[in-house]
Amino acid sequence: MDNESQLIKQRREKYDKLLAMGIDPYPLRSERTHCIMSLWENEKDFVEKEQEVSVTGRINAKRRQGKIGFLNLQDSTGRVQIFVRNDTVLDDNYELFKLLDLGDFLQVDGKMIRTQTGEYSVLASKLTLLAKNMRPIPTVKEKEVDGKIIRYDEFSDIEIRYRKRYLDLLLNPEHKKVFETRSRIIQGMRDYLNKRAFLEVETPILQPLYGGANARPFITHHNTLDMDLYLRIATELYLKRLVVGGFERVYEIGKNFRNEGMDRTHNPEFTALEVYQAYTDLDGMIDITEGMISTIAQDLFGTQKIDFQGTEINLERPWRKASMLELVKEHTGEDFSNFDLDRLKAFCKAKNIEVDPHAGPGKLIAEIFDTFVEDKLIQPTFVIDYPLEISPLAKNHPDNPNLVERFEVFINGAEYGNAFTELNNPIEQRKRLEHQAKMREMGDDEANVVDEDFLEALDYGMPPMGGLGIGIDRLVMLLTNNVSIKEVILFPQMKPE
RNA sequence: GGGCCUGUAACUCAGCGGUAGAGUACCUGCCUUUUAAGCAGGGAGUCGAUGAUUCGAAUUCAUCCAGGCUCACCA
Repeated sequence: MDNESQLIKQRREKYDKLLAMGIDPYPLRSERTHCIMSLWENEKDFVEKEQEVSVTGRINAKRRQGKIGFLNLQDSTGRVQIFVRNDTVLDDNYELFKLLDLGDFLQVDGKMIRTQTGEYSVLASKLTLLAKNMRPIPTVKEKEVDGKIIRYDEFSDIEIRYRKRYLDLLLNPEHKKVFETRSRIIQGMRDYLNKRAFLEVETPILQPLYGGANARPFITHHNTLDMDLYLRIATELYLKRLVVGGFERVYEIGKNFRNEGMDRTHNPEFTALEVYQAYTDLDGMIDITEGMISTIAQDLFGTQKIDFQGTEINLERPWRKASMLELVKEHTGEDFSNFDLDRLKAFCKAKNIEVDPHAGPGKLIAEIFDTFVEDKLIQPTFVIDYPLEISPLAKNHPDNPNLVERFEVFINGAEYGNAFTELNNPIEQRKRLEHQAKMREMGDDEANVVDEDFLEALDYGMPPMGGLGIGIDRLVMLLTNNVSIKEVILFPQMKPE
């Protein structure tokens, strides 16, 4: 018998013993009068008034000492010590106490007292087992020194932390906090948009065609319809249909799926916010991006200057705006504003930038930007005036036929958002998508496909508008100071065991 | 996909050619104010997997599996 099954067998024997004692290890109900945090709001008062309290939680430490014993009881709000004496608990409760394991859920009725060493504790008069632990939880012991928690035998194996996230959350409370922050960030987005009359909507994840981004999709199959469907790579084209339909301000927060590589900034499914607002343009999207993110930071931290891996990031508005060509010039000394393909090719070759032989000047400029500029943009920067060639859904720049009204926003060298003044001319849109299809035929398997249904919707008329996408996982990484996307996704994709 | 590193008890780790170890957790005993409780005793492992070398492999070598970092690819 291996060690694990031995430990489990021991729990099983305790379970049988409990049954023999007439104790239900998994009773129907529990009762509590106080969450543990509320005991600490005025612990002296509880002691003076000898108030009866009833608390519930999980046992995470047990110290027996002859005919007395101590437990640490933890609920989601805090931790309190339970003091058990064989002469103050009811009947067979001390026998129950002896059978309790770390990980058991327990209800404790009693009064708050102060022990000889000065610790406020609940002196138990009655113990009620709420749920028996049948598989030992890994051991982690903690000691507080000068307000700092020193942890012994920390549960730190990264793989097991991701695969058995419940143990990670249980044993590493600071990781639990990351997901609480994540929830508050998403709530902050909803609050910000709802206050501005945006409507939250849901569009299909299963789509007969995919679009709205350059990416390879996941394919699945519907049996009854006997057809392949794609998991969406973006919500863009459906949200635009809704603006055609008269919803002037819509947003969606949801998962996108991209069948591409995985690394510390890419998970195959990731959460994005997309926002569409009629009768505004790129400037409106800049306003939302800056306003929303700086507001969220302020609400979370009380400041807009945050630390990310030792670098101070200042999220105070306004953020820098600079055109892609300007930035390329700033970081390479080269001016490519004439879109001279031969010069671009020569430059890429000289700098060892690998390029697709079909790439036009716009794509090359973007490649050069990625290589020389992107990771230098530490403080929030809106990079504007993108090449039309790589922006099939954005409206033409008024002054330059090679450019469109688009920005991507960069912080700490990574992209956090992407926005356009949205292309609403159906003739132009068809031309762009057909060009994409041509690129596809030439081997670009990330190029867009022609979505006739979307083009038909545009024919009916779509108002001028701005649209914005923000990668939520990466924003959470930024605001929780994490460098791996797996730390901010509860159940990140893992290879099978 | 390339490079580097890691995989030993439930957890954290040591051992790096000669009988598988420690602390915690678990079990037994003692202990009526402990808090990483303590003391004494005990049980617990296919040393990631498969091959090879060797009298002998957790240890050396090869391959594979899983993970991390990093580069490439990718938004």
